[in-house]
Amino acid sequence: MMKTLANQDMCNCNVIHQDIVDLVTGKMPNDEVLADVADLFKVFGDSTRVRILSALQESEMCVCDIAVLLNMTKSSISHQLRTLRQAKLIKNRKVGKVVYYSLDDYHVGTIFTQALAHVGEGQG
Amino acid sequence: MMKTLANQDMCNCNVIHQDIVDLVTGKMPNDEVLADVADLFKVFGDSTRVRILSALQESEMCVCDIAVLLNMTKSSISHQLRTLRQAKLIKNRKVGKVVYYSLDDYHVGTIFTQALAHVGEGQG
DNA sequence: TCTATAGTTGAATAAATGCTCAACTATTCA
DNA sequence: TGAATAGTTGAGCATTTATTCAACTATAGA
Repeated sequence: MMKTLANQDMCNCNVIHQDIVDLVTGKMPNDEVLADVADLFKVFGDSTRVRILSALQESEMCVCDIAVLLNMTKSSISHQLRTLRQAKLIKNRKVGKVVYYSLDDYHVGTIFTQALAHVGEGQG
Repeated sequence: MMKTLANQDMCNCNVIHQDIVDLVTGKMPNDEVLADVADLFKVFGDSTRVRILSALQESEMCVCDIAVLLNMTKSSISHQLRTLRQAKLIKNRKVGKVVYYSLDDYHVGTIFTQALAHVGEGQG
């Protein structure tokens, strides 16, 4: 309708397959959901955070352990842990001065496994 | 050993649980693989690319269709399609002037499903 | 051959982001 | 009470990156 016409102006081209555009428009999740999905992947899209998640898949760890393991400063690790916590991918518990972090989502493992499979395919 | 001591200097703290650090070090995939994983997620970590992938899950589409669907310019869509193609997530075929894009990896669906599940959890 | 359209590409700009540094809190131990 | 250590936090800097713009290629049709 009007919206589609506006889109055609925007993309500077004629609609090649209006039927397909309409079909897909009806089936796609709404933009807000897809933006949330992108934000989630953004959290996974950093090698430091990926290494942290990979480590926590093996064992609960404190900030200092992670910093030693990844050979990085406590500060940078703490910043990234905050990002992961806000994304609800990890949780923490405090014992004295020590804060222990662990995974907080059962989807993480699955997503990780699929990603490794995709990456691994390029080597076969 | 030496490396661990260096790490301790780096992180400016004592190793709290050396046994756990050693255990996790032995079990984690190497950094190169994890960097590849992060790079893959980086591709997923943009709302425009997520919307393109979501659309292609429903149907093969040409550049113009996608541009109309997402209300964006052909140029920006083409740039993002290039990124997705380089990540081997989509493929294309050319018919006359028209280039059709479609998914090129069966992991995409699974990764997507898990991500939607994670995002959806926050609403329940 | 000439025109129109689908799509690609490179440079430039603006926004997002990861690490560093310094200062801070909280808890333990003497 | 005071020192030491685990961890957090905000500002600043440097890098990355998504979109725009203009120019370009390739194909179809007259």
